[in-house]
Amino acid sequence: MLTINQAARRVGLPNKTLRYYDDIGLVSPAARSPSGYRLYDEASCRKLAFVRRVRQFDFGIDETKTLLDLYDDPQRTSAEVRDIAKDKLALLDTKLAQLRRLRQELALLVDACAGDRRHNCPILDHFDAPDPSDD
Amino acid sequence: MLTINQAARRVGLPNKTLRYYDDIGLVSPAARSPSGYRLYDEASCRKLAFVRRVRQFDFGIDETKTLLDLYDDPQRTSAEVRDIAKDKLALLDTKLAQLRRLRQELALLVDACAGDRRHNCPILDHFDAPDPSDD
DNA sequence: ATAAACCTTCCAGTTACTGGAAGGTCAAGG
DNA sequence: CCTTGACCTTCCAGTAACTGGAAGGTTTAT
Repeated sequence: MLTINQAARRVGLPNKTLRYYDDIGLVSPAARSPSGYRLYDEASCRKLAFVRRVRQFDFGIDETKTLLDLYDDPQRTSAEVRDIAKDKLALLDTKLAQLRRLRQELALLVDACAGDRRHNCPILDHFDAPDPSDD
Repeated sequence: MLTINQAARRVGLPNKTLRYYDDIGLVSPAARSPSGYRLYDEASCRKLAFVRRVRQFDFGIDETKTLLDLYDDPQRTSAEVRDIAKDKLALLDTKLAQLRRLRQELALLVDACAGDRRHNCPILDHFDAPDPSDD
């Protein structure tokens, strides 16, 4: 059985995060010591690692909870999991497209800007101009 | 002089956001009516629109404030603005690269998953496996 | 015995708003 | 003049997912 800091080091998360996950009922320690210390076993550590990896994929806590429940449930079908993953994929694509547009525009502005001691600045001019995408 | 809702409609931001910007001292109305209504003039509306456009570029409020100060300052040089924009661009590139990797991995998982009534699921298996990117 | 290094809980703060309650103001209609 | 409805005000709480810190108990080592 590992104490909170040992478990935290093991799974690569801050101990504060482990307490938080316990608080919200996402992953709780396997037991408590007589003095109230959180004690994590193999299974709870594996769940923590699972959560960490899911979170790295930008799933929210709610989605992570769903995934964790499915992970715990030997009766779940692969379709249930795949649907969640597909939704997330679509969302990621939207976000990526937005960011790409943003990057593109900003890069153009940086290129257009002399970046010297002059007071004229195309970047600020751009932000000041009326937004063509407005209705 | 426009009341808060008129100004909000004009610049395309919720009125709550205008109050918030006033509260944090980002953009304040030009005046208050005798009864305390916020009144926005041309200049304050232009600032709001400027802020909106900067925010669309994913600049934080603090960065927006800096940009707004530069926008207000006729003595600022284009180099000051460009440096901020370049930093942001680098940050955007990092974020984009991360998201791209994420999307790629998730897409592979979705492809690998049958998505049928079977209990075996490569997505969950992947999240359960030890993280190769760990130290 | 005591100091260092743990652990606990609880409260506040972060970002950039958003929602809602309680109440004041203003223009139009009866 | 009164009311109705659409505004406006302030203030408080909540969001997501933690993070930081204070006050205090526990364990381990010297």
